[in-house]
Amino acid sequence: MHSLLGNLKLQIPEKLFVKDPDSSDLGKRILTHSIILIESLGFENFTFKKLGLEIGSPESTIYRYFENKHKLLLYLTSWYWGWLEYKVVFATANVELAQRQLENAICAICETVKQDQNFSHINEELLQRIVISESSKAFLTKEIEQENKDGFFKSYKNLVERIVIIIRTLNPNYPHPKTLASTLLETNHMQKFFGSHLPSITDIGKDDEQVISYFKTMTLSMINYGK
Amino acid sequence: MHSLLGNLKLQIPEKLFVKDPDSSDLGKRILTHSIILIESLGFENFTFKKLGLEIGSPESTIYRYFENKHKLLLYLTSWYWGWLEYKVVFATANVELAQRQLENAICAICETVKQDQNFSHINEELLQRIVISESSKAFLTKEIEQENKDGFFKSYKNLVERIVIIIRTLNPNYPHPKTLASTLLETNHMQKFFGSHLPSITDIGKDDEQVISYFKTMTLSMINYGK
DNA sequence: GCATTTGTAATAGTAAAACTATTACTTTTG
DNA sequence: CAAAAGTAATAGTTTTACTATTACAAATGC
Repeated sequence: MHSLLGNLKLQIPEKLFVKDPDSSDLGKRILTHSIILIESLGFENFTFKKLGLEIGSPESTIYRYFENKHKLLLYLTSWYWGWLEYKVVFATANVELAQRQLENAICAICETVKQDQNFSHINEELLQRIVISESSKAFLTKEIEQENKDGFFKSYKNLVERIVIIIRTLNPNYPHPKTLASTLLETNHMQKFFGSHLPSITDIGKDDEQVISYFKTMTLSMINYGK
Repeated sequence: MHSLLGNLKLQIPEKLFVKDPDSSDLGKRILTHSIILIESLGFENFTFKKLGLEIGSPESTIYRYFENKHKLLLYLTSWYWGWLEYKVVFATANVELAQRQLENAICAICETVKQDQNFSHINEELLQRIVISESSKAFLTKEIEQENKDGFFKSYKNLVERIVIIIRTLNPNYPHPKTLASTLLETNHMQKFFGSHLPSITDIGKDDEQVISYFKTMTLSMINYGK
């Protein structure tokens, strides 16, 4: 995808930040370097102190933008899901055949990211690795119900809804479109993680084509099963 | 399942503990109460200090059994996967038809646990809830490669292998048996978690029958697709 | 039978992480 | 150009995760 859309800005739930990091240079530096640091250290080992050191500011400054590192992770994952929804919309626009739409959506979801020039301070390639390894930690908490009420998972739910619409077009009687859509998103990441770190429990290697063909078979065989 | 098997002891990777918690009363109390506490507080809020308070021992005593809370979580999840493998083996024993074996395995995997009397100091019902909400945190770390070498994920891999064998019996040419098996295990938990906490992204409610029928359709339609 | 070793647990720490209060400086705006 | 608002640095506190040391009890050896 080229930078046709210029300065596109993604909508992120307001309560996720104290001050919008997209509104200042320092905020953008925080985003850029938090992605680099979380990807390299892992979320557990990542601290605001280390981030402050990286950008040459004290940790207290980072607290001006994000209440804690959990909300920063929620911000980054929300950004990713919003960006992926935009990719899916783009990949399915002007496509007549619903089956073709689904195939294109699967490709958009599963393809390993290369730098997207539309958002220059966000490295989407690194961000995708973070989402694969860390995003589930953002919702597997005791606070999920409250955070859901606060709209923290809106981006994810929007993306699921997009895929559900395509599935419903293909077969309005298929009973589990939401389960299939959320499974698609989660399984894609999980299998990529296993492929990289626990290869003995997956058949999928580093190549995107394998996951894509697995999901095309899965979705189509399930949606049309007993139709 | 009744207590036909008496004092069955599950094999847990040795390096996961400093002293075998199954070898003393105190060790068993640590297991019992860590399950209760992790389930009620969530893994992030769980500390050895709180556990010590619960069992009336100082936290240092718990370090005699487990190096840190991460290894305790790995111990508990290993125990769970070992126990589930034993349930799967039990459910598929003496079943002739491979398709029937797979169906029984799916039921054993997906059914919500009620207390199993074979292991009196472990509350399997609570432990299953822990595995649903917390188990992925045990492998989504930067240390996964080393921990895999140390055998920490042996129980999980054994269980995947059991399911793979059944799938291969059904269709030796199916190209993704491992992916299907690990997806089955992970998706089961994920969909149950979504059903409880983010119901808008799943069609599955609190009833086990729905997940079970989803998986039976999924596995059978995929395994036989284009056969 | 008593000394030695081994097992077990309590006290009292340390280091780092997570987060906050206060102050100072800088920019905006009425 | 003064008041208000925005921004960042210093210097904290509290909590968590983990450790070193000591004390006591049980088992073992000669």
